[in-house]
Amino acid sequence: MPLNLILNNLEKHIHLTREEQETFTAYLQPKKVKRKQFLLTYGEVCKYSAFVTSGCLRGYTVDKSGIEHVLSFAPADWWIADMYSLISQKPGIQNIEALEDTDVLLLSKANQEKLYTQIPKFEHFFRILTENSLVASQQRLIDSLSLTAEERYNNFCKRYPTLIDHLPQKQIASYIGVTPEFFSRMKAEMVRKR
Amino acid sequence: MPLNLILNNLEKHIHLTREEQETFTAYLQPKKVKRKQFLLTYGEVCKYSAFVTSGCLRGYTVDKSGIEHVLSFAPADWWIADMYSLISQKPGIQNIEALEDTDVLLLSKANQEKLYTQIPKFEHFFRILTENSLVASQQRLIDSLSLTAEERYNNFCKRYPTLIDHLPQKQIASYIGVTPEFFSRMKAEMVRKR
DNA sequence: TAATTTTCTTAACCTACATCAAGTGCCGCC
DNA sequence: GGCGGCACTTGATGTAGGTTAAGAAAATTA
Repeated sequence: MPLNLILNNLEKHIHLTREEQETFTAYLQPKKVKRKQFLLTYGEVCKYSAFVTSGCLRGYTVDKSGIEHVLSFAPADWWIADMYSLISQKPGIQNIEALEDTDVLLLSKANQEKLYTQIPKFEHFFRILTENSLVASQQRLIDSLSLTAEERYNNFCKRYPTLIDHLPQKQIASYIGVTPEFFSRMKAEMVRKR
Repeated sequence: MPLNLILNNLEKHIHLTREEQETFTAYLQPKKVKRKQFLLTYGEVCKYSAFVTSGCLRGYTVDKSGIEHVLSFAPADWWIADMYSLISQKPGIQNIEALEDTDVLLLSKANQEKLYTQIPKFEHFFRILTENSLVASQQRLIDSLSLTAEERYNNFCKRYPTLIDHLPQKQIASYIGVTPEFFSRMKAEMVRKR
């Protein structure tokens, strides 16, 4: 299992000794999720934070009329979880599905909490990770309140340039908050305009 | 300055010794913000987290067509800041304004970071605070993607029952993401229906 | 209390995006 | 290598909520 990726990811915010690295990696649990399979489904209690080492996941909710809303994409080097469920340990509201064959490293909530007490640097790391997620989430809320679909799409292209090509466009439509039909029309319109 | 409120707020997640309480309170800076005055304005770098001891603040952004979008209300016992700016120390995107005469306790970013190293419990506290904000922000995003204005309004009533009465309704309209005109119509319609 | 500003309401009309429906192209699978 | 399904497109029509405008009511200020 490619531990370098996750250790480098930590290194962005905290520095660990050799020994601490070993404590940490011993807590991880590798797992493979095949395309179209689920790491977590609606109603299940989320027991793990997942770090993607290869492939790509998507987290989404399904509303009462059956429409899917993508909350996040997690390509390699990203963390993902149903935070609501992970924190409260109540049944979750997200499905986390593999868009392609994906490898993840799982860190259980219990182990994560052990890390907080054994190696306080982890509390620091996850505080920063959570802060960054909060800022991203707030920005997305602002965008959804104040931008048109087209502007949101342009933002998406800037922020996730690598995802654009190899993601089915209905997933992008769902992320920016429009139907696949409207998204298709919008793209055609954008080409026409230039 | 009413320190009890903020100490009780901390006590929800961490327990401090008498001495730690004193270290903490020494870092706080009380401030009064009169109705319609600003604690922070667009373009300014956010240097403080603010804890409201009485009154009420609102944080909002203004989009390019001049429309205000309320991101959060902060009545007594709430924390507020422009997280994007506080973290990055870049010019912020929020205005934070007093809806009525308000008392806050300011904790500077520098002092907050001192607390993280001097008393690690604070890192724990703010991690949890941030996690809860993240969940709330995600839920609001989901709501804005999948609920009608009427449903969002009902949610708002449930979540902030105390705010409803003494908040001008255009602020509520802005929070749930509709114009004051539509909000007014919607309310009339809701009365008609029952 | 009067004057002024701000908030709220109501009405006519408008637009971004959704829905429904039908057709085309393509990719994975037996 | 053919076929069943899924992704994408295009068109007609529907709708939630926006815009503009103008007056009524409420709250601040003088």
